[in-house]
Amino acid sequence: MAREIRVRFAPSPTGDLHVGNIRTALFDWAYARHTGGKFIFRIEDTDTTRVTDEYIAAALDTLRWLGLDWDEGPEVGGPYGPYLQSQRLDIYADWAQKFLDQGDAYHCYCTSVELEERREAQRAANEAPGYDGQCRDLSPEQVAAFRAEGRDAVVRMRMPDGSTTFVDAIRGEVSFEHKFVPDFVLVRGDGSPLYTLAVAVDDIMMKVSHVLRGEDLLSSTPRQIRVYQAMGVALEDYPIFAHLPFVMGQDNAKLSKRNGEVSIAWYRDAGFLPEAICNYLVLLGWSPGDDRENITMKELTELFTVERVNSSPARFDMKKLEAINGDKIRALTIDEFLTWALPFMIRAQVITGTDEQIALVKSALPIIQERITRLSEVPAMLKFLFATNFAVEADSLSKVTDAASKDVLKRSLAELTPLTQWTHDTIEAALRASLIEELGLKPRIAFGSVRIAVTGSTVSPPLFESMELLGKSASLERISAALAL
RNA sequence: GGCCCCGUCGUCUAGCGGCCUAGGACUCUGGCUUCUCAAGCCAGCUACGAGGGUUCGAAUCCCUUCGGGGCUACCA
Repeated sequence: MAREIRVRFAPSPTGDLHVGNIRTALFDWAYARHTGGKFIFRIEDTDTTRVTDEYIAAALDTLRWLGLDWDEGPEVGGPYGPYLQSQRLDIYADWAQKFLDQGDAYHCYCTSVELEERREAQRAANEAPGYDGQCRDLSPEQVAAFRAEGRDAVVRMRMPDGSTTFVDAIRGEVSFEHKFVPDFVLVRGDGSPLYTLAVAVDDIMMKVSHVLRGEDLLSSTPRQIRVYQAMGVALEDYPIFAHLPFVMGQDNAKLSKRNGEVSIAWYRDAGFLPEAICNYLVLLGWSPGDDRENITMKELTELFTVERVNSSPARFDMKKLEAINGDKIRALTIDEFLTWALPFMIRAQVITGTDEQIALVKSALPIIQERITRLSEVPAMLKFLFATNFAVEADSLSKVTDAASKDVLKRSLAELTPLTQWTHDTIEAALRASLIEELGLKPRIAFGSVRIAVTGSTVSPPLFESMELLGKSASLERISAALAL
C-alpha cells in the first residue's frame, strides 16, 4: 500500500511570514488536503540568533488567519513531535554522533577566518569556492594539537565521490556532481545543529512524504539526500521533492518592500481578505487547467495537484490581487462584510463601536460593497455618516459656492423640507421633479452640488441612499450649512 | 567565475506535434449604462527571446545562443 501523504511547511521565522512563504504554505496545505494526507507545521529555529519567539507566534497567527489549519505542529502536537527544532536538539546530537562513528562525518577544526581566507584564495585562483577537505583525514596527533590550541570543532559531512540524481516532481530529473557539493557542516562549534542536519533528520523522523518548498533550496537537496544515506534510510522512504518557482517583485528580482509589501501582516492591515490572498497566491505558479480564476479554498483542495504547478517564476501583481479582493468583498454576505469592516471603522476612529453605530454601518454596507477593493476603504466611504464636525472637503468647496449651486441648494432645501417620508425614493422623486424637470438641469450638475453639500465630497455612495441613511435633519442641516459657505 | 533552475500578451496563465490566423484573467484604451465613484456589458491593443535542426506539419521535440534567477555560510 502506498505510504501516507505527509506534507510539511517548515519556515524559519526570522521575520514576519512573507508572500513567498505563504505561497509555499498554501501549496503544502492544498496538497495535503487534496490527497487526504497530513499537513505538518514545523518551526525551523536552529538559528537562534535570528529566530525570535515573537516571530514564531506571528507565524502561527498568520497561518491561522489564512485558514491554513495544520494537523501536526505547534499547539496541536502530534505523534512525531516536538515540532520546534529547538526542542529536538538531543535527536540531532545522537545522529551526528552516529555519523561520526560511522565515518560519514568528521570533526573539522578550521576556523571561520581560515575558511574565509581559503575561499578567497580559491576565488582569486578562479576555482569554485568550497570546503577543501583539509580536516577530512586528520591524524590523532593533529587532532590533539588543534585541541591543545583550544579550537572548537564543527561536525562536517563527508561527500563521497560521484553524483546525486533525484526526480523533482515539478522539474524532472536533476543531477549534481559531488565535486560541486563540498563537505558541509552539520553541527556548529558550540554543538548546535544546522539546517542541513535538522531538516533531513526531521523529514525522515516525521515521515514526511512530500517536500514542496521554494526553488532556492533546490541546490541543497543533494546534501539532504547525503544525510538520508548516512541515516540508512531506504530509497523508497525518501520524500518526494518538488521545488516551487519563486514569487518575484513587480520589476526585476526578488519581492521586496520596494515593489509591493512582502509581509502578510501588511496585507491584513491593508484590508485584504484571507481568501483573496490565497486565491491570488495560488494562481502564482499553478492553475486549475481551465479558465477558472475565482477559486474558493474548498475548490482549491479539490483541484490542486503538483503536476499542474509551473516551473517558471511569477511576478507579484498588486493590481490583480486588488481585483480579486474586490470580487471576494462583493461576494460577502452583509453580516460577513460587517464583521470584516467593523475593525477598520474602529481603528480609523470613525466609530467607537456602539450598537447604534454598528447598526448604521450595517445598513450602509450594501451601498458601498461594490465600490471598494480593500476593507480599509470603508472608513473613508462611510465617515460622512458619523462626522461630528462635518465639513466639506477643501477640494470640493469651490463647487458648491458658485451661484448656480446656491440655487440648486436653495431649491433642494425648499423641496425636501416638507417631505414627511424620508426614503431614497421620496428624496429622489422630489429632487428630480424640482431640479431636473422644473429647472432643467443636468442630473450630474444638480445632484453633484447636493452630493458635495451632504457628503462633503464629489465622490460618494449613491446620493439618495446616502441621504436616507444620514437622516432628514442632518441632511437638511448640511444643505443649509453649505448655503452659508 | 562554477553548478543548478527558468524563458507564451505589460503581468498571471491555457497550450503537452495538427483543434493556434495562440484562448482566459488583471492592467490599459474606447464605448454603452449612469446622480458622482464603482459595478456590469461590449469592443480594442499587445506574446510563443533568437538561431539552427527533427517532421508533411512545431509555442509544443532536440541543439546552440541570449536573457533572467538561485546556490556557492559554523543562514535557511
